[in-house]
Amino acid sequence: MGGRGAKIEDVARAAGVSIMSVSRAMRGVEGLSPETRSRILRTADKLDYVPNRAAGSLATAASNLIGISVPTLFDSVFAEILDEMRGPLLRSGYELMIETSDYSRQREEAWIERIIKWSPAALVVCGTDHSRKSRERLAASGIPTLEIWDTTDDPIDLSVGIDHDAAGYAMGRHLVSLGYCRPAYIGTTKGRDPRAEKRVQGLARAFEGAGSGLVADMRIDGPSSFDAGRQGCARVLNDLTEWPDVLCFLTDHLAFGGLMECAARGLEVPEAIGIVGFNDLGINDVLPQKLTTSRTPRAQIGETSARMLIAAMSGIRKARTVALPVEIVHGKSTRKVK
Amino acid sequence: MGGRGAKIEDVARAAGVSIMSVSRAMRGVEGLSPETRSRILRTADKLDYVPNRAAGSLATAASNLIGISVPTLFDSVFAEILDEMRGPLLRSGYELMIETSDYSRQREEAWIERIIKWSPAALVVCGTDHSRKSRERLAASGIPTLEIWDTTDDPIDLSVGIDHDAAGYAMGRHLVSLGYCRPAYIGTTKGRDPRAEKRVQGLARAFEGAGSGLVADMRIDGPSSFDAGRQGCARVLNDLTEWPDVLCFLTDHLAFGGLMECAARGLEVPEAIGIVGFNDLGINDVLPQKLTTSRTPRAQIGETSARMLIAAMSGIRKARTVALPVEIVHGKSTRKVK
DNA sequence: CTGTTAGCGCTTTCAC
DNA sequence: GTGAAAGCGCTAACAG
Repeated sequence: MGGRGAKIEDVARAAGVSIMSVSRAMRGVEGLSPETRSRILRTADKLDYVPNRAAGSLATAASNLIGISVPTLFDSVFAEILDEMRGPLLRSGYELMIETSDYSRQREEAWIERIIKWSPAALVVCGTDHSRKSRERLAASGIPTLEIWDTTDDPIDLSVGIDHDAAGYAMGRHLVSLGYCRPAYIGTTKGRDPRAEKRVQGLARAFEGAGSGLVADMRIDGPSSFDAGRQGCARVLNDLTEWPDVLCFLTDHLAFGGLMECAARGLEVPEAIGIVGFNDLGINDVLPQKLTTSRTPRAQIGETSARMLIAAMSGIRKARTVALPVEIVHGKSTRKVK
Repeated sequence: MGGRGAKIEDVARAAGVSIMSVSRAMRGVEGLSPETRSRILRTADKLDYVPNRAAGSLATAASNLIGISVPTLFDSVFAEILDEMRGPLLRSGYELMIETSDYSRQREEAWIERIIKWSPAALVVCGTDHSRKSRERLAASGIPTLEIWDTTDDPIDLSVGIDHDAAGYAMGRHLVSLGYCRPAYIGTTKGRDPRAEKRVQGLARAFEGAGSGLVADMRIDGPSSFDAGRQGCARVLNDLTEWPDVLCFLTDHLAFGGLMECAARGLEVPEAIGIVGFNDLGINDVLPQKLTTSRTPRAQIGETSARMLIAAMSGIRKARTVALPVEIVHGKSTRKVK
């Protein structure tokens, strides 16, 4: 009980050395005979000595904390990216502090204010759309900062992600080439997710280039979910004035919800209507009729992020921006029309 | 640039007060005239003063950090619990440090060793199965500790969760009452998830009480996924010696994978075979044929956890253990047989 | 290889 | 209501 615990001084006394030797032994730095080191380590263990990181951090004016802000943990995309980053970062001795901003610039900004007080070794934020103050703070902090998931020519510091506009455009072109010309988009609250908006823009542009355009842009408020897709689909299909020939969803999960709605209405996919998702999530592995979607490189983003961060924290900087490719998955939920 | 930034002394000088007044102003504690306070706050803002948390933490021998260890972020169950806890905890001024243990007792133990160095305000771990050393460390630390998701009569400190054995048993009894007698279980690596094992035990016990038992216990290594369910289902169905009448899956997502496998084989559900999931996840909202499953109170666990933690950190302790109810969802993936 | 001397930037007393 | 002194527990820098 108590937590008061032994401090470095107690270990030093018990081991009959100076506190500096204990400090060196605990950190595993060199400049200590093997015997002294192991003796110190043994007494430290016996005393249940736990070094105080706050004291260490204060003395070095640095910490091993890496702050990471993602919009949500519900979207498995971020869980996958985080999972991929974690291993290398932990192995390099860093600790992760994960925050969810719920797609709020304001919450992200507040988090930056808070986390900076811990003198983190690096910061990771999602996307390239931040409040002005956030950008300023990050740029002025001198802390290596990585923007993930989206990509930009003008990162705050470092960036790794995909070009969402291009991904949307590529899918649009693909659909145009299949003969589709009356696409509808189904997603969440307008403006909530800047990356999603870029994809919609790219998608719309591709169709406009072919003389058509979005016949519907349906937003269902609330978090991204299977049910949002079903509801959005229902609303679009209830509107008989502009019957679409293909439904493009925010993610595969919404797309699956839409697929279920179509099935419930006896609408055959892809014969009567096409369905398109995004991300190529795990559910697509088990569907008898694979969704047409865009495969995003989550693992690669995570892995590259970790590598760049570790390098940056050791003062090495190579590429500032890395844009990874998105691949179109030709599923069975769309077909050649006309 | 630089991060060196202003320190409390600079603000004090600029505002023409002592550093103590600045300290008081920044923390919002009383004992300061309104004018002085606002003047200090203004100059702090002008100087972009960011209090150093490590220094504060060192001086007070405490921090506002709450360490949380969950097995994985892929399972939306944990994402939901975390999401529910986050709000109240942040509002009370705490910061969350989330760790994933990947279901490893050893990783959990290593994390406890690391996190304790930050003098966290509280610690949250998943389940009640920990290494001996972990339990000792947590009990001896004097830090409020909460075990979530599982439940026990003998918590390290506090606990909030569900009785997994009872949940498994209840589902087993329900299936027995429907007339099922040849259940198969499909999950991940044996022993990986202690909670899942408890559920399987409860399930098996219920059938044994009715004179039957599990005809198969199929484990697919690797993370919980849609595809693991599909594969597990395929393997069970390929084994013609012990044809089950109902398939019980680790989670709804595996169950959905199984459902797809059955569909691919022309096996009608629930006519030819029953399917049972766990958790009542979002996908169940959109399936035309809702899965029979157990609804787990994730939101309630998160909410209760936050409440108990906040109370415990202010020295208030009421119930040590809270066990929440699990509700059986009577879906269309099972039926009355015989 | 080991120890000594100064802090790191803040908060806790305890005066005034 | 405000301030001065004395650390919190550790590490950088230097000496030996």
